[in-house]
Amino acid sequence: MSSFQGQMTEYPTISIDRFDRENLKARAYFLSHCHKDHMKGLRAPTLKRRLECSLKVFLYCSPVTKELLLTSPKYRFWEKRIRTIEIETPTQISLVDEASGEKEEIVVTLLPAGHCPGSVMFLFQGNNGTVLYTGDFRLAKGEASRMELLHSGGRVKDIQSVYLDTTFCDPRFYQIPSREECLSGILELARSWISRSPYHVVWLNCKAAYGYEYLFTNLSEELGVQVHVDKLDMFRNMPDILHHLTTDRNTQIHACRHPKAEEYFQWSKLPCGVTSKNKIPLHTISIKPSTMWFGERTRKTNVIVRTGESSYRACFSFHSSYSEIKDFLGYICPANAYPNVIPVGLTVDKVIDILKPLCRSSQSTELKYKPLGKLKRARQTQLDSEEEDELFDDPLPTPLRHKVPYQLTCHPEVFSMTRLSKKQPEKLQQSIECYKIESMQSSLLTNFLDCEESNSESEEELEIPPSAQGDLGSVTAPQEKADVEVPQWEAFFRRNDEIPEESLENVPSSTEIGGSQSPKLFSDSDGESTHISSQNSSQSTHITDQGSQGWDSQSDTVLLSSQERNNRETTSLDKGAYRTKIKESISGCQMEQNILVSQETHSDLKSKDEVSIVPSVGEPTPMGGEKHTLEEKPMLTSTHADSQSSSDFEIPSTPETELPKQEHLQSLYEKLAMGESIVVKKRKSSLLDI
DNA sequence: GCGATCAGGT
DNA sequence: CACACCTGATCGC
Repeated sequence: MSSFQGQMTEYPTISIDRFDRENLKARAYFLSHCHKDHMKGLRAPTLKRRLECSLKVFLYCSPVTKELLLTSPKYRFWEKRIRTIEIETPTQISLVDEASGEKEEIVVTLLPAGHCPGSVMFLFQGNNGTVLYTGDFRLAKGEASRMELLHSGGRVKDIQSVYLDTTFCDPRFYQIPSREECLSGILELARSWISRSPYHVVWLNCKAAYGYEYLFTNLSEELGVQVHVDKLDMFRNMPDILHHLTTDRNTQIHACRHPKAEEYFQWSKLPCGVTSKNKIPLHTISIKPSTMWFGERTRKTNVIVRTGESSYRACFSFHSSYSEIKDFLGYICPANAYPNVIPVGLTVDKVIDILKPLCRSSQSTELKYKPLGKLKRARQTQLDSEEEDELFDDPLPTPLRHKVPYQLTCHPEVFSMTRLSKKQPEKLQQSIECYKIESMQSSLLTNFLDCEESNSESEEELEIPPSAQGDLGSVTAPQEKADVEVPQWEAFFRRNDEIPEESLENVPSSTEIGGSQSPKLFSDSDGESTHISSQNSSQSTHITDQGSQGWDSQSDTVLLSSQERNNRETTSLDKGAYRTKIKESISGCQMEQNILVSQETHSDLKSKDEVSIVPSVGEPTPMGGEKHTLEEKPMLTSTHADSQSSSDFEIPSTPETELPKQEHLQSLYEKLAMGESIVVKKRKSSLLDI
C-alpha cells in the first residue's frame, strides 16, 4: 500500500496520487492509475471546493485512467478539469501559482507501468532535474532499457530521483513468475476444464480492481469464450477489452462477483446466480489469482496450486518482484531512490539500504568507464547494423554512467543479443518463438514432475522424447550474474526433493482430492524468460482512433485461429491487446504533427498555453535550448514501434531443449483439471543440482 | 447524513 | 506471506 505522501522534493508544487492534506495546495495533480489507494482525497469536498476556486488547477493522467475515473459518478466533477496526456509524449505544463502569478515550467512524460489499464509512470523534467515517479508498476527485466524516453542520446537519462514502487522490494519476493507464465498456467487449466463439456465453467475469483483485464482478454482470445463480468461500461470506449467481456451469463468463463460468492460457490452457484444451463447443472472450478513468490535460489515456481476439490489459486502479480525492481532501478541508476511502499516486516531504512547500492552515489569511488544504460532499440534499430555498431563502438560522451558490476552482468543481452539479432534476425526470430513454446510446455512438464513427486514419492523417471529436442542453433541464453546460479535448461527438471521449502504450497490432503495427485503446476522462472514484454494485454494506455492502422497498428490484436495458435506465442502473449485503446477523435495525423493532444484542447483553448507537446527533450536542461543529440528522432514515430515489439529480439533460446508432445500435455491437463492421478516419470538427476 | 478511520473479510 | 478492495462499526461534524 502506497505511503507516498504526494509530493516530490524536487517539485513540491505538484501532487501525485495523493489529494489530501498538503496536497490541497498543489498547482497541478497527477494520477498514475485508478486504484483507490492512489486516489486518497480525490473526491473529498475540500478538494472539490479548491477546484471551484482555482480554475487553473488540473488533473493530469492517461486517457484510459480518465475514462475509468469518470465512469464513477463520484468523480464526475473532475470531468472538465482533467487533461489527458498521451503515453510517451513529452508534454510541457505550466505550473502557476494563482496567488502570486509565479510560474514554473515542467515537462512530463507518461511511461507505461504495466500495473493495470491506464497505469503510467511519470517522468518529470524541469529546472530541478529529472525525476521519475513510478506509481505502481510491473515491468519485466530489461523493460526500462527499451523505454525510449528514459533515454537521451542513446543512453539512459540523468535521473536525479526515482520514487519507486517497492511493494515487493524484499529478497523474500526475489522472483515472481512472469506474466506469461502465470497466464499460460491459467489458460491451460481453464482450457482443459471448459473443453470437457459446455457445462464445465470456470469462475475467476478476482478482486474488485482493475488489472485483471489482460487475463480476461487473453483467455477470451485463446479460448474463444467471452468473460462474464458484472460491469463493462467503463470499457465502452476500449474495444480491445470490451470485445472480450460480456454481461451475458451464458458463457463458460465468469469473473463476476458477489459479496457471498465463496458461499455461493460451495453450493455450485456462480456469483451471478447461475447454477445450470439447459437445466443441466454446471461443473465449476474457481481460480483465484493471487501473488506467489519465490526466493532467490528457488527454481521452481508453481503457478497454479490446487486448494480444494474444485478450487485453484493462480499466480498473478500487479507488482514487480524484487529482482525486477533491482533490474529497473539498477538500469535507471538515479542519484536518489525513495520507496513509495514499505513492505510489511521491513523498515524504511532497510528498504533504503536495498535501494542505495543501485543508485549512483554508492559507486562514486571507482570511476571506470562502462557503456551501460544503453537504449535497446526495437526492431527498427536493432536490424540496422550500422547504427548498432556506431552506438556500441563509439566512446560515449560524458556524463558517464558508472555502474556496479551487478548491472553489467545483469544485462548481458544488451551486448550479446543485439549482435546476434543483426547477424541472423530471421533465425533468431524463429528461435525465439520456438523457445517460447518450449518454455511454456516445459513448464507444464516440470509442474507435473513436481506434482507427482510432492505427493506420491514416485521414483519413476520422466522421459522426454529425444525427437522433441529443439533445434535452436547457436543462440545461447544469457548468463545470470555470477553470484547467482546460472539458469540452465536442466533446472527445469529438478527433482521435487530439491525444491526449497518456501516453494511448496499447501495442498489438499490426499483424501480430500481422492488420491495422491494434487495438480500443481510448476514452471521454472529463471528470470530471463521475462524478457518478453510484460506490457501485454490491456495494461497500457492509449487513446487511438479505433480504426487507425497507420501510426499505431491494431494488427497485433487480431484473433487468431486455433491452427495459428501454436506458432504465435509471442503474438498472443506479448502483444495481444497490448494497447488499451479508447476510441475517440484524435487521429494519428495530429499526433505526428506534434499538435497538442490534450483531450480538452478542443473545448478549452486556454490549455494550449499550458500544455504542449515538446518535440524533443534533451539533457540535462530540458527547458533550455540545449542541442539535441544525434540520436534524437521524431518521437512519435519511433516510440510506438518500440513499445509494441520491444523484446522480440531479446528472448534467449535454451540449448538442449526437448519438446513434449501436445497430446500428452493435453491429457495431463485434463487429468489435472479432474484431479486424477498423474504418473510422471522423473528425469535422471539434473546436471545443475545444487 | 456524510466522511474518516478501523477491524475484519475475501 | 500481499494486494485492493468491500462491508460494517464507531466516532465526529
